[in-house]
Amino acid sequence: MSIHIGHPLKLDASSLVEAAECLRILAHPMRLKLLLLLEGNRITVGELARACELKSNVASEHLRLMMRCGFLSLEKEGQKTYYQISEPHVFSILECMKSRFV
Amino acid sequence: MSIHIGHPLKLDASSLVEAAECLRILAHPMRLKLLLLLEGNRITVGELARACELKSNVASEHLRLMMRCGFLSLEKEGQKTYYQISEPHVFSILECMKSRFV
DNA sequence: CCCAAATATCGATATATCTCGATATTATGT
DNA sequence: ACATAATATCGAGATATATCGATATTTGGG
Repeated sequence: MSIHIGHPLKLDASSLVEAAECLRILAHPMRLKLLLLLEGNRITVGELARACELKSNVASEHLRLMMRCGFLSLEKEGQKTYYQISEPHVFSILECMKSRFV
Repeated sequence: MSIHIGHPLKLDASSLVEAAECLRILAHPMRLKLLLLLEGNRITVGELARACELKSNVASEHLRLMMRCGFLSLEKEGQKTYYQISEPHVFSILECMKSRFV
């Protein structure tokens, strides 16, 4: 759920490129699913892989991509790696998507 | 500017695919720029192409993609085609991007 | 130390997307 | 009808992304 305020702000060329890269990372059904699972939770690679019926290496790669653009952060505990959403704007975008597609 | 409300809603598999397709359309620097120009305005292909330093066929293709997923609508007037944003959620996403990247 | 579990990385193939010139379509003016 | 302007579409080559198996890496237990 979002509110349009209507700033006349412009993004410069390099910000546009960066914004597009972030959107491209989001633009994958499985990554969206992972983010929805992570919404408010802190989950291991294995649990995410099981929930999404993915091999763990595939899940791991998706998570790594989302780490690289700052959407996620991780905490290692023993052999396990817990991922969580670290970028508040991700929540906003997920809300946009949910209000548009449900 | 967006507000996270925290619905526990889930998107089903086909909605995830559709959402990802929409995000993929947005995930291009030039298309983002076009949308920012169109925010609140109704602009011809030629004007958009000039503003973005694009050949008009390239601008036209970007606009067609954004038409196909329902972000834009057009109105033909003589030889000219005016485009405008027709999907309110586009505004929300643009606000997310601006608050994240400015 | 050795093995097994959990995660991460690599490499090759397949698939999709971008770009750009060429061509087509549509509308206007003469 | 013809020429021109404004858009739109097509097709091919270049680039980027996805997928998946194989292989590393890291950690804990015995």
